[in-house]
Amino acid sequence: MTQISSDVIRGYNDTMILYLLLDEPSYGYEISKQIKALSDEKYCIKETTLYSAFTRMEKNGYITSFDGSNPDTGKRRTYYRITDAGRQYYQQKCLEWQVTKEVVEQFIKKEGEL
Amino acid sequence: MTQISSDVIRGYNDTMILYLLLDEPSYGYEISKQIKALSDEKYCIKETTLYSAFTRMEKNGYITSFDGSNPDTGKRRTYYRITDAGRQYYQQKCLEWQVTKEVVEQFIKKEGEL
DNA sequence: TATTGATACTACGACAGACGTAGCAACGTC
DNA sequence: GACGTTGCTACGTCTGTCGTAGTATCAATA
Repeated sequence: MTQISSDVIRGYNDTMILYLLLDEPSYGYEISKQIKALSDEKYCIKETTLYSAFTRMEKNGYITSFDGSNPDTGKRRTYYRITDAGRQYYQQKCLEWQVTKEVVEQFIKKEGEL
Repeated sequence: MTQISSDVIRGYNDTMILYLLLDEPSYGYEISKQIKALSDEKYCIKETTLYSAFTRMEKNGYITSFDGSNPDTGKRRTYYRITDAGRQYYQQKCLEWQVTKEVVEQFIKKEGEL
């Protein structure tokens, strides 16, 4: 199974995380699971990468955090919610992706051409 | 005009350069022109990025350099030629790109969906 | 009951690629 | 003779990724 090295995706980790926050707030562990599942196990974001993305995006105003810990059990959990600025950023990255894809493909040979 | 930020392309700069070396040796200035042209002006690789890529790829054995200076005028020019290892690496990156593209697109909404 | 595995996160430091700035040198042209 | 193009090097900074490690709760299992 081809595993994707993250340097390839660099620049789209934030986008992927925001995508998973579009409909409802979520938290680190779940997002990492969802990325793995949605990518068909081809991409597993590293914990440190994920949490540092949260920090960065919160600082940039793309997400806000709130406490979702269980007061009974004492289990910690930090949820993140996408902001309007985050939605805008996400949309912009989606448009950018279309351009990027076209550009990169100018330099890529398909299997038949190799 | 949407200009691509290079963090997006990070991980594919080497691939783009190798693509332009597939058929014949070339040198820095020409490659930078070709990238700009082939990308329809949407991506301009920075000089420092380009030349450090050359150094790195030569160290990795993906390209070799030879002197193409003009002995009459004294004008310097360093050509680079792709190696077999470089071709192999390029092919591998092409396959990887197909996977990467599919993965990223799981997290991207098209214009109609936004 | 002790250990392991899953859940949920933080801290710290290293590394690599991109890039800003600067400089050098030859040439053409205006 | 100043400017733009060609062609390249040196140096240092920044950012995102990631390795390593540590903390804490809970469920299952041996």
